[in-house]
Amino acid sequence: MPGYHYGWGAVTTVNKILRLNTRDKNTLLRTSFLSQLGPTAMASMMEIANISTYEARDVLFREGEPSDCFYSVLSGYVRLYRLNKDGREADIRICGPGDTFAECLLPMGDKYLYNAQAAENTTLARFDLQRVRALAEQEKDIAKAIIRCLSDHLRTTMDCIANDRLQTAPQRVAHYLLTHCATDGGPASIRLPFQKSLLAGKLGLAPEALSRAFSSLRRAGVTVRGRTIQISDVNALRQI
Amino acid sequence: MPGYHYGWGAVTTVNKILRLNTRDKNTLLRTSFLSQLGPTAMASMMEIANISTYEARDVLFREGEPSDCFYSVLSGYVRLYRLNKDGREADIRICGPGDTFAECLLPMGDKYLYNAQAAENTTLARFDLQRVRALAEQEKDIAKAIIRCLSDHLRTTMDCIANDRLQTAPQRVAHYLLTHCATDGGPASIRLPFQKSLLAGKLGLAPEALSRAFSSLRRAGVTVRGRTIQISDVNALRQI
DNA sequence: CGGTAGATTGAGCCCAATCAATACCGGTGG
DNA sequence: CCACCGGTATTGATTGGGCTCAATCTACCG
Repeated sequence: MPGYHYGWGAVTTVNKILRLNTRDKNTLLRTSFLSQLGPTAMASMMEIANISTYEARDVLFREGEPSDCFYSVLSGYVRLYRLNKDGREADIRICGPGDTFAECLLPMGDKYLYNAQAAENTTLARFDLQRVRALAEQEKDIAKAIIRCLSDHLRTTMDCIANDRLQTAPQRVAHYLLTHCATDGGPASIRLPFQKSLLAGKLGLAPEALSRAFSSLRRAGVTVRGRTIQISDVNALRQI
Repeated sequence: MPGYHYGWGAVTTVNKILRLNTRDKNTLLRTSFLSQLGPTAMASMMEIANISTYEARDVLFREGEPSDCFYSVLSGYVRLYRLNKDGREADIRICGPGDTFAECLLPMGDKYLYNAQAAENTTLARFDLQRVRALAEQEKDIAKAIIRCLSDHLRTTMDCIANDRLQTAPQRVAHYLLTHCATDGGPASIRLPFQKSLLAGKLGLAPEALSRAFSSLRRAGVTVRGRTIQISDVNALRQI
């Protein structure tokens, strides 16, 4: 019954439109991945995007599970982490709006490599790996966006290793603050986009260590009240 | 003097042929990057490959220097590392035969992101970034190889973060041994391909810490004599 | 047989993890 | 508006892992 199928197609299209609202769409095209695409490639990706929402602490997938999608964050934050055999967990990456994750499964790989959990209420775009692989074969744009995305990602991950191995807790925090404040001199103010415990994990610290790092930065002119952080002198902070 | 220039060109061509000998060529096509290419793409890459050799401790490039090439290791080992402002250095990656590095500059970037130093006598293939960018535009194969290479690289780098954050020194060493011995049970023997100090850096440890880790693994049936390591029971080692 | 670089061992220290207790904040419902 | 509650953050005390420095030991090479 072709008419039936046609109707079905129409219904799913309607669903998609309902779920992929204008707001989501706008966020999506500012994503690190999609923002690089030309109009036709962009349309193809929009076409196969699947929006889904998660509540805080929802687990998206676990390490070792069969993988079918990669993701872009539209709003909220996602924690990527691994467990050791004692059950202790360590964050590998924190993904916020615009970030893409699990895209390293694109060339190959049928299992997720880490656990992923929503750190708060979160909306994501999901892209079927198979279909994107197929698109990348046709659209040079998409292959290029993948390259760009992987490369950016690799850089930040190598930076992370270097920071872990070279810097103390206060230095890591100072570095985070410096890379997240607009001004490049004088006083500045930052509002953390997420809980401190999440920042701690991102920096490879226990929450207590982050607290102590903040309080040790007080002498460098850093004042913390809730999620807002005042820096009296950005240049002074660079000396840490 | 055109004749003079021509003569010069001829000399460098001869040099190239001399330097890209059959042995190098064979190693090159087993490289993680080139091994994935079809015959025409392979030929193009061979065409622009530039072989160069370095002695132990030679610095290939420094962080922040203008970048023109990425590299594949044919023989020997290269240390990629960063410095903190006190001059202390931390390894980000150790590259051995078949490994490719600085390839994350391909989509974009005109400065090297870390220091690179030959850890021993080393021969490398160098590829001009501009020319490979151009090739990637034409040959889909090359774009795919880049994607694959970046993806592999990203995986191992994320693994590295997880290991750094989750595992103690003896666990890291045990993990290294387990991933580098062929057998999956019973006794095994490994020969380190490089100095212990290099392994220490690779695992994010000071050389002394590696020593202590080895000696703490004695009770797990690990015997170290020079570069050869005996493991009495691989399964026992997994319990660490 | 020295010489030299690498590897090991010991002692002391420092940073950050852990555990436990308290303080704080942001919501919710009276 | 206030009181209360649960989750978050801070602070203190302690532990432990790994770094540093220094001394010794080993292996390799001329």
